[in-house]
Amino acid sequence: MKKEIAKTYDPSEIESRLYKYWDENGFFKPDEDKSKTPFSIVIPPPNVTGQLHMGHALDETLQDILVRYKRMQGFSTLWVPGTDHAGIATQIKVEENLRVNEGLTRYDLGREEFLKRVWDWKNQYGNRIINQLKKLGASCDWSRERFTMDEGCSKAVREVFVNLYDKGLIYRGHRIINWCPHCLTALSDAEVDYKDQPGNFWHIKYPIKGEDGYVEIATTRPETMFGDTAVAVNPNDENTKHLIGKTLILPIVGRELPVIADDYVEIGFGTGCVKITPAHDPNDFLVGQRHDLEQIKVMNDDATMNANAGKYEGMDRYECRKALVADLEKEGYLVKTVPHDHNVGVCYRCGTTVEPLTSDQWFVKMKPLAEPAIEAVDNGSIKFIPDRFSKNYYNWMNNILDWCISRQLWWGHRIPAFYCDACGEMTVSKEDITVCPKCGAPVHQDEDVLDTWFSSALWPFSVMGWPENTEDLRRFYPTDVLVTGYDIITFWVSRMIFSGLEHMGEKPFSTVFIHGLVRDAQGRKMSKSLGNGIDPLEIIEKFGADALRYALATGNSPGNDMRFSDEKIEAARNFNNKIWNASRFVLMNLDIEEVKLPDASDLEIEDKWILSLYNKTVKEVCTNLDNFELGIALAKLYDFIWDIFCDWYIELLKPRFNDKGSKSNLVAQNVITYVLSNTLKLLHPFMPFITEEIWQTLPHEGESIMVSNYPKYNETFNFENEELIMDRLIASIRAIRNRRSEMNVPPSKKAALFIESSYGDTYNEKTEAFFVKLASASTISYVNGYTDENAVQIITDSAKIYIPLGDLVDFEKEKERLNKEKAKTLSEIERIEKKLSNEGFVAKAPQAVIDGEKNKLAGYKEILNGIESALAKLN
RNA sequence: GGGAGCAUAGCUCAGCUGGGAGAGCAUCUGCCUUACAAGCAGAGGGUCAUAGGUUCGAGCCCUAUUGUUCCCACCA
Repeated sequence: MKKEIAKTYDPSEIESRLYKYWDENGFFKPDEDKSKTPFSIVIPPPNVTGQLHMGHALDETLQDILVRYKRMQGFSTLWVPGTDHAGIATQIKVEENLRVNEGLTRYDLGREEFLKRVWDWKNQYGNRIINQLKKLGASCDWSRERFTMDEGCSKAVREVFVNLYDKGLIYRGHRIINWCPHCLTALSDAEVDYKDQPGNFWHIKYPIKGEDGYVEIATTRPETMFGDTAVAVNPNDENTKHLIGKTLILPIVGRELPVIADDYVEIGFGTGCVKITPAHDPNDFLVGQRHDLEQIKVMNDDATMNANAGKYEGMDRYECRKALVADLEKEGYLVKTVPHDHNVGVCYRCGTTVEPLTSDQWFVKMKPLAEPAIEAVDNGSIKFIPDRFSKNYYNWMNNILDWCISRQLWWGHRIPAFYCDACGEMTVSKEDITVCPKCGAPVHQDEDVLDTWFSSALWPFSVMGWPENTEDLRRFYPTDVLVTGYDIITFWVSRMIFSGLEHMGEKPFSTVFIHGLVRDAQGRKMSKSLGNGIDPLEIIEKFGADALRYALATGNSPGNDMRFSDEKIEAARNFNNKIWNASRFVLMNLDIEEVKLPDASDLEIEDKWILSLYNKTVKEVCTNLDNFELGIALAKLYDFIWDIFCDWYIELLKPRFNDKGSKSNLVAQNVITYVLSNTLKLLHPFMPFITEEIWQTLPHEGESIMVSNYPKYNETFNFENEELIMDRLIASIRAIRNRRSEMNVPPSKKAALFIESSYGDTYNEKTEAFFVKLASASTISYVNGYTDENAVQIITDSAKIYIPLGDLVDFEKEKERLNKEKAKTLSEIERIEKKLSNEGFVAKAPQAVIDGEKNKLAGYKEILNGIESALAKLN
């Protein structure tokens, strides 16, 4: 019974139907068979309120390719999906929403009510991105979906916090931090963007106590002078070292400042004297620590001046700057104002200039955690692909500073520290407590929440149920591969590594597979402000998920950015169409119910040839996939399917398909179906939907291609001799087509072929059909010498072929062409002979290379002979 | 300032451990050949950024230079 598939490929109907089928049959879940080797991946959790963008699409596509490949190879495969609560990003979104729709701030609602709103928002939009992942075909185990703020993950966070605290690796410290006066939150270094802004150096006189002179100080931020507690000079600076130990008077304020010596001051930059404001500058803070200086805060959290600024109290920092500079000038302290562009830190969310402030914050002591994390990469236990990213990793880990983990946000894991006002005791606890364990008085919990990365750092084991000792944890931890972009190696990858090593005693993953960014057609980053983002969902709707996946995976090499363009997606769509139509053709010619690969003795030459090439493809694709060369693997499949299978094998089989009922026809049916359905398997990890749809229509065993066995290299499919013969035939067919095309002979004009060749295994009755079908031959004769002057002469390395096209031939042109070919051949011969007569080459090159050159030489000599005798005939 | 990447056909990019330069798109020519015109058959097009070096042999390895992109740190 003949099966048919629709004439046009309709991805949307097929994709939703198949995804449902896979899901309902539990194919996404790991095989329960305990004898199978586990393979696991955890998803880099996208922001819970986010929308799928091209970066996700690429990330998930690469993961799905690996997961589907391993699953088909017989691993018990688990891909854990989930989402991240994304502290700042989500909170800002909800606040924005609140402001626009209700004109309220989070303070108007209060903490509890506000958090309720965030959870509402999360519940409303959290599934959006998950559903979008499904549209891509992601084969995650949805029954294991996690969220960084769900109960289990929260438990893991608390466990880790308390453990680290007990080990002395978490501490509370008075530190300088980046503060956003708009968001009213501390920002991690990574959350600060730097922007060039025009500004000034204000040169200010600081009078020397007891002397007439003054010291000139240049500053870009005069308003911080109320917090000055010293002036520093470099002890090796001849121009300024005499000042060390003297006392200066702070203008306007009148406070006394010591002149101290510190290497931090760069000789030759500015005036050589630096005012030190420990409470408002990170470097000054460090200088202050070295010299035990007082910290004087001069601003409030919203960047207005506080009481330490005297009469400027209450002014905004910039207002104050203006007024202060005016006053300094009036009183003669201002020497000059020099324009100076400088880089200022701005909040990555709202763009407000950040204010370095001292504040009570929680920190993770990084040095002891970094050491084993460096070691794990050093000794190869964790591998980066491509390897160069380990350099980035080392660079960061070796220069690591303590990690500020507290955030002045409401949305996130609240810090499990409880304070007792009565006795002053602080308790860090895994469980919520209401009374002080020491004095029994009521306690209140720390207001701050943890940095989002604190919970993401635990992701590889928190999703598997840690701190419980679960079966998943025992079976699937450590995971095998982590797939992510290079942009979060430091924030996330490195933190997962030290967290896994510290809390699990084992690395979180063996391989970190890094990909680049997806850029637009002009190579720009896709961004909202540019409006150049391409929506993967629109692409899926228009071209199908398989086309999107193909476009993202092909030509993509690890760690490198890629451009996404209309041309690329169109090429992908065309490839889909090609596969679809080739399969349609096969189905049209199929009347077998099941596939049985015929005995080798029944196979015809082209059958052996296609099996041989298919087999090579299997080997290469597997090797590429094992080495994470996904783009290369896909390109090889593309070439095999389009150039070999469609353009040659299908065409070669057409005569046999017309010969209904013959044995040859039956063999052809079996071979082509075997090759097609196995090629679909090879392709399935990349393009899951179209391959499943076709595979289901072809004779097959099993419920789904996604749980079928991935093809394996098979020695018995190596037919080297048939490959050689087919190479010769293809070369000859191409040479004929080429010549006919040059002479503008249309395919409809059939012509007799006279073949002179010593390769009886190549040119014989069997292969005549190829020339008839593919080289517009009418009849084929085998000759030993040919004298018709009206023939075009075609020389290949296996035959001389004569085509009597007398009325169409310009013999002068023919001669010219043959002479050109002769010259080319001669130069090739010369080149190879020179190489072979090079003693160094013969002595040192591998034998295989030398043999290869010799074979080529023989081929060229054969061609040369042919050309010469052809020329002789023309003369 | 520290670190890394990239520079190959008109465009976008592959090129795995060094062994006669590839793909897609674009261009040109000829084909509605009964799977596919989203297709078929053919063609043109490259001193592999520059200069040295290692090697029998370099797109690939080493050094320098130029251009370009990114990451980290920071500019009192």
